[in-house]
Amino acid sequence: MPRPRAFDPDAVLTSALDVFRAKGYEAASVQDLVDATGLSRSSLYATFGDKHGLFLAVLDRYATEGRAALDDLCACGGSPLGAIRTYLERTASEAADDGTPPPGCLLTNVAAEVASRDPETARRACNARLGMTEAFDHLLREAQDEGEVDAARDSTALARFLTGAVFGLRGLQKAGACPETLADVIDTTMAAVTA
Amino acid sequence: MPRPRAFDPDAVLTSALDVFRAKGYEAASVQDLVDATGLSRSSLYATFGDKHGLFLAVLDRYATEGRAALDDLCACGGSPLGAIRTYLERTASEAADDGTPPPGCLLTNVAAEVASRDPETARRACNARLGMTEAFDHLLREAQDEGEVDAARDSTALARFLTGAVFGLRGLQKAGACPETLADVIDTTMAAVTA
DNA sequence: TGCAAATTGGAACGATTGTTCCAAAAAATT
DNA sequence: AATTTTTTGGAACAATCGTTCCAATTTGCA
Repeated sequence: MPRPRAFDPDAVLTSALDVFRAKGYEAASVQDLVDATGLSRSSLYATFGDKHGLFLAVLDRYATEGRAALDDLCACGGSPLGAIRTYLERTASEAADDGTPPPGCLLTNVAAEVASRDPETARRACNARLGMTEAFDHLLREAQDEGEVDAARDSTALARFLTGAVFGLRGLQKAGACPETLADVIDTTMAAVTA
Repeated sequence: MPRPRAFDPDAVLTSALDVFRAKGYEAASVQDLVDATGLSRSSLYATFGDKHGLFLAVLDRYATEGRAALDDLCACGGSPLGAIRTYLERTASEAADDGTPPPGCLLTNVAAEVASRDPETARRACNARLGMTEAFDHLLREAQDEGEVDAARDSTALARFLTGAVFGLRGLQKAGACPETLADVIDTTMAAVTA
């Protein structure tokens, strides 16, 4: 009976993600979002409530995709330690595509900007961090089973350490670190886990 | 001959720092800055040019103080490795004062928000990172001289690793990590350097 | 004490912010 | 084909944004 929407909600979230990643939350105006997504103000507000609602929707989808990517890496079947290194290298290599600095991780960028004021955002950032630590812990236990990591070590502590390393890589990227610097950090981090 | 200023520029920067740290750059309105610093719009614009100029002035003083604190730690005389641990613990303990989340590092917070658009900010963030790595490298060489760290290891790579660890701790804090998590990260990080 | 110079407070600026509202357009069902 | 329901485009909203300007005030020097 009703007239169907003329837009793909998923594509809208993707476009909005680009805007929020590139400009942050405050600096991203509704006009920017309208231009990027292609849909009108009316549809945007009718679908997501307001700017904050759209932002949370974008954040949720980003977190879901990020967690899925991590789980895929877990289920890849190869060496658990190799999967971890691959994830770190993938995190670091977001910069190398061209000269321009990478947009970075939405959760990291925005956690620093709005999480202190917005409990909803803070909760999502916290969950994303816990999910990452959980995934690392899973991989580390597998690595211990296969003898890649000393079974006597605390996998939880190591998982937290690796989660911190991911945040560290992102922070270094934002501060203009060169690929060699990131490679040094990854090598030292992996050596710390392997040893 | 001229009428002297009725305010202390240094105190103004301190007040403005609190605002920028708590709200970020975009969300900090000039009205917020006027309220916090106590001086009028006229004086603010006459002294710093505009909001961006005030921000850069705040950023410069923050970077200078941060570097000085790091150098003090270098010159403290005790164990170099102990100084590094102290610095990491000090970074992590900013949260534990009360229940409220800490304002965090201005350079980290703001690098993610405005550095991608503002070359001036990006340059300052990059310099702060390099300065920190330099200080760590200095401490690590001392540690190698005193036998605390294996002399065969690359001090530059380790210094980059430690700088990443600092960013990691700040990122974890922003994402709501508990003190135990931060302690695990610090312990693992120090073990990685010592080994 | 009076002149000069600079700071100060506060009103006012246009532009842009996020949001709301309404009429026109379009599709599915009867 | 008519009706109903929903989306859509775009005008309009008040509020706030960063910034500018001017008049009044306050100081130091002659």
